[in-house]
Amino acid sequence: MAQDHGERRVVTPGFHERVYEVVRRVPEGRVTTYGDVASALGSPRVARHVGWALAACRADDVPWHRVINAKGRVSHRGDVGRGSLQQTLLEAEGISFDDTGRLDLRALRWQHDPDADLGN
DNA sequence: GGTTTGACCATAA
DNA sequence: CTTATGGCCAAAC
Repeated sequence: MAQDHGERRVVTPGFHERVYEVVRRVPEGRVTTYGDVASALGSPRVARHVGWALAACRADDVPWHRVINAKGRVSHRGDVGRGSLQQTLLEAEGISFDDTGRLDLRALRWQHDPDADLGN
């Protein structure tokens, strides 16, 4: 198909940095989902890229461990060591996990607030 | 520059 | 509850 006009494209190239920006704004003791981050970027369909971006993220300012899946569970595809580390980091922030490795998304789920950017 | 992949999500069975 | 399938689109090969 022909090239998009730009405004049609739901995600911008190099959207990695946007993912990092949103994740950086996740407060301590709070978590968010890949879909929420993707939605904050303008496209809930790109949830996969959010996780992929975090997988490639090596920045220490990005609390990637505060990003989980919509099931309230830590995601690990092929590397369970990461999930173990993630749970440890979250517990250090005061987040408790269930026996099934899940947490209370109902209370801990955080969304990107556009007003926060204006008022800082 | 086409193919594969990937830390997902929603739906169905 | 779990497992399976389709879809979505950018980055890596």
